[in-house]
Amino acid sequence: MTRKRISKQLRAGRRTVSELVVVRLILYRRILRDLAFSGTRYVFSHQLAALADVTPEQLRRDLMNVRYEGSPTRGYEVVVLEECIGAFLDPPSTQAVALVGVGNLGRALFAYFLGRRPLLQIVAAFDIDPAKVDRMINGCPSYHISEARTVMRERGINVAMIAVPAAAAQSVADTLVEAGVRSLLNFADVRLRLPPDVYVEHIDIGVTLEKVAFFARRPAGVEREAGSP
Amino acid sequence: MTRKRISKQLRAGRRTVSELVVVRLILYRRILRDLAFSGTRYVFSHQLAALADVTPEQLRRDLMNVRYEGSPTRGYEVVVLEECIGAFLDPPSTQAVALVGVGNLGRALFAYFLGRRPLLQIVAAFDIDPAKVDRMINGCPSYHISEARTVMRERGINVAMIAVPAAAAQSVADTLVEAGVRSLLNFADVRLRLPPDVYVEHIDIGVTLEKVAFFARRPAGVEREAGSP
DNA sequence: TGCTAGCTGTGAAACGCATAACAGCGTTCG
DNA sequence: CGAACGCTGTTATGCGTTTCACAGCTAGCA
Ligand SMILES: NC(=O)c1ccc[n+]([C@@H]2O[C@H](COP(=O)([O-])OP(=O)(O)OC[C@H]3O[C@@H](n4cnc5c(N)ncnc54)[C@H](O)[C@@H]3O)[C@@H](O)[C@H]2O)c1
Ligand SMILES: NC(=O)c1ccc[n+]([C@@H]2O[C@H](COP(=O)([O-])OP(=O)(O)OC[C@H]3O[C@@H](n4cnc5c(N)ncnc54)[C@H](O)[C@@H]3O)[C@@H](O)[C@H]2O)c1
Repeated sequence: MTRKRISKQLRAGRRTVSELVVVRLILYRRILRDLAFSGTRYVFSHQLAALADVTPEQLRRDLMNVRYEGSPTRGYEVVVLEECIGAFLDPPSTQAVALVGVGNLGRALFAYFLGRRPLLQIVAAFDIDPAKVDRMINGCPSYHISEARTVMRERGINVAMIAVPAAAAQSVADTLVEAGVRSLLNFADVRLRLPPDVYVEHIDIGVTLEKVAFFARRPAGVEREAGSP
Repeated sequence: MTRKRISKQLRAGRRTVSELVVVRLILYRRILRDLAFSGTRYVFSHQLAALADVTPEQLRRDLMNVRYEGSPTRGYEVVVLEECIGAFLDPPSTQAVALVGVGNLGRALFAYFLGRRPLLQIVAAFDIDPAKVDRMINGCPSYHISEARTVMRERGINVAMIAVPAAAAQSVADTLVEAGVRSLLNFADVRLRLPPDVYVEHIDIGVTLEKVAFFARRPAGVEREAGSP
């Protein structure tokens, strides 16, 4: 097979991409950014794979989804590969995100996303506590949850993070779906029941810590590292 | 095959359990607790499965790892099943956890774990900032990171959460391993490189949000919900 | 200029996990 | 009192992902 071919997979565009592949691509891109920042020009699959903690084959296979090919002698050009992955992951411009629940976790999330990830910005916060609404939090307006529908539609927000107590999470999620949200990141320790066209991701820290604690007392054997994202 | 058999899998004890199974068992147990709290006595596999957002077959298969069998007519006795899962997941008594990095996220984690999960307690915090050490935080002593080795060994802590800036995470992890930690839960957005007998779990919130944002603009098709824990 | 070395891209096999399918059994209802 | 139903435990099947293996290519070097 000649080298100037374009595999069916590639031709198919991003047709069907596994969630796992998406997560790893995001991870690769972040590592590539770091590499570019530190002045690295080229990187081989085995180097990048080591940094991402995957096998080189896995990395190369993942990269088949991206419109870029490395050189057998130099490897991948860091900035070009980063851009190609970016083109694939495709934040069309900047994507607006809402945060519901400005408590301990919510404020920490604000601090975390402040500055980094310019393409993903928290542009609205919601809470039910009168003391926390109608003011600015880290340069972002905070509204009462009852305004969610209006604000979300006006600002075209279709991604939201939920950081409210478990008891309130389902109702908040319903409200957000009503407001037109496409996908959710839920930190509350309840499994949300939502229409199938809404994408939901749970980050369940309690469960994860229990898992970690469980494997702390294993008879020494399982040494897999699992990416939770 | 008679009903009073004990499958090889069961006989083998917890020999080989997939991480995925462990996570789901933890999830089932939490749901069972809620059910017990709300006064439910019996539950069928399809009900519990719906609450956990898995298929009934999956649930029953997972329960094969636990020494308990439900009745075809009543289903599973909630409290008994909860106990059996607990016996399997096996927090021998109470398990001590350390938290490194008392910043925004660290404090939120303190608030979160306070009270709940009595078998999993944060008994020591570490930081490098003099202003944050040598005092009590939520009833838990805070030490300078240089004391980690001593304190961890003295208190027999072998599980730790890392909530320090990415730049410091690897060095902190190395210190903790040196102090005898068995498994880690890392919140910093760097992939840690550690000896293979140390179990590491990454909660990478930035990557996860990017993933969620990515699937917010899908052509409507993928409606899978993936448990990140 | 021909050869070796080492990397990439990718078809094909292997593996693990989830889903489907089935046997046993207690209850219920004809 | 028997038979049909519905649920459990378990075995078998299928699918998606990872791993293996190799062909093609490019530079470097004799
Ligand atoms: N703090 C953590 O580190 C942590 C870790 C894992 C999971 N969580 C989960 O995240 C959630 C929030 O945790 P937290 O520590 O920030 O709690 P918190 O009590 O500090 O904050 C919750 C916030 O949600 C607001 N709220 C309550 N009901 C609401 C509603 N119906 N609509 C809008 N806002 C509402 C409250 O006013 C409050 O500001 C909880 O479900 C918790 O289980 C927290
Ligand atoms: N805040 C969030 O919601 C959030 C979300 C996802 C990930 N994270 C990650 O969690 C980590 C912490 O986030 P944060 O917002 O709490 O940051 P932060 O700056 O508020 O807190 C970091 C803490 O770590 C301490 N620290 C620094 N170097 C240390 C060392 N060598 N040993 C011990 N302690 C040290 C600092 O003194 C500070 O108290 C970061 O890596 C961040 O990327 C945070």
